[in-house]
Amino acid sequence: MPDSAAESRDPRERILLAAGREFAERGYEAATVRDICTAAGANVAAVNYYFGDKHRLYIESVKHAHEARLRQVPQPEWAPGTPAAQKLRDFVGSMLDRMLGGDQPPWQVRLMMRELLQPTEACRELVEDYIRPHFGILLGVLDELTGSALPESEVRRLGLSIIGQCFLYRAAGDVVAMLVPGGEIDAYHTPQAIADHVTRFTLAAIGVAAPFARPGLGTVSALESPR
Amino acid sequence: MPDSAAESRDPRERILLAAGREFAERGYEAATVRDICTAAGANVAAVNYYFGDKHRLYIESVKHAHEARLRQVPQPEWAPGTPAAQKLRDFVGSMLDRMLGGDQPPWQVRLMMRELLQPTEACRELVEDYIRPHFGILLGVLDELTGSALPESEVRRLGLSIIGQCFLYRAAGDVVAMLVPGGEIDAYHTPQAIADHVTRFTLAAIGVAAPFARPGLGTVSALESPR
DNA sequence: AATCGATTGAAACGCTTGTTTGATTTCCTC
DNA sequence: GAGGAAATCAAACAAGCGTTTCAATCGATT
Repeated sequence: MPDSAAESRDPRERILLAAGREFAERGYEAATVRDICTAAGANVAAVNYYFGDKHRLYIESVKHAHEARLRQVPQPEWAPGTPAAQKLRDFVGSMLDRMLGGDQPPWQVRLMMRELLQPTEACRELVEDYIRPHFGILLGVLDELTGSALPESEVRRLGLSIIGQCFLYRAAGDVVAMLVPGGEIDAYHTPQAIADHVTRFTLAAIGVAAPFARPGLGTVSALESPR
Repeated sequence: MPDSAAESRDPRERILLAAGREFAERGYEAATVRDICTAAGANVAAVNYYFGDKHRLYIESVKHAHEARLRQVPQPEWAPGTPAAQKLRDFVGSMLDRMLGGDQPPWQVRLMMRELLQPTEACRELVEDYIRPHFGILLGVLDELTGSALPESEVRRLGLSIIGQCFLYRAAGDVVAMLVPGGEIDAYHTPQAIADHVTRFTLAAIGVAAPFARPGLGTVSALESPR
């Protein structure tokens, strides 16, 4: 058990940890206060004693997971002069590592993913404290990469394109695994390999790296870029 | 009520419909047999009479939604000679329309999305009958677009990049709306606008359309495409 | 050692859940 | 129109849920 060593002597902390894992695995409705308390080695009454009710326990456990995650995965920082393309690769790599990394994705990510997919009250806080700053960094890199030639709205769409590519593997990873032949999933769909692909794809779209295929099909003018 | 006109006189059908909506909205655990039956105008016992238990009702309702969706959104077909770039735009557009389209996304899509994000038994069937064929069409278009110059594994990754970009708006739409300034979400993030962006982004990455920004920053060689 | 608030514990509460029952109604067949 | 299977209904069931209760225990302070 990866986290059990860090299991605090403080019962409040223990419950928070067990709750996070349980909520992440089963979802809010299916997770039961009794199971959480059993896993935490606490009495059922402890939840109401420390948190009031199940709902507030949920909110707290999301915040707790989020803070723990922020602590162990600091935002990327670069030495001045680092090429923007390198920054992009680093950013995508660390995002994918955070999402898919390690042996299996930690329960904190699962829990946060649930919030993103079906937001509750805890979501806004999550976005403001965790998502938006990261997104801001990405936008900065993209702005640098495009030589500040694009309007902000366009840069944002580029950013969402990048995040979307990574997000798919995390949110719908099981389906992706079904769509890709068995052997390939290990060889071509590691966090590293995906990061390489997403980076290359994006740099090519921006025009900083070579495109995937050379034109010359005669279809170039068939669809002008909108506007 | 959009579907109420199609509400069959057959109670089995009515329950299936109400169940789909309820499961889509609340999820399996939170949806209750009583609510479903009330919405369907049926007695609680009807569920067990027609389906045995809640779990089998769920399976059936997923299949039912999936079949209904297949019926109303046929796979795209193109006249011979249609430019591949146009096909890509059509494909992306129809996928986004299916995901986000209409006034609000239909409950069938929500239900299927739940299956994708946290697969149950119904998922494999869903992938084989619904997702994989569509994915195959996309791969065909991409293969055509790249002049069959890329290995299949590479084409698949391109396909996943495209789907990921669209998927984000559907699965994490609420978060996207938080990250984008209020006015912009209506102007730049309609299904049409997103389709245009994703298509342009992809075509640029492949090298069939102009990149988003001209190079010349001196960072081109900073990160060669992997391998 | 006594005191008192903070914490824990076993048990029960009230409610909702999925499911079953058995009587009643409906609808078709002969 | 009588007979009988199919379908519907109100009511109840047992089990599980979140929550509460209140007595027992702990731990620091006096």
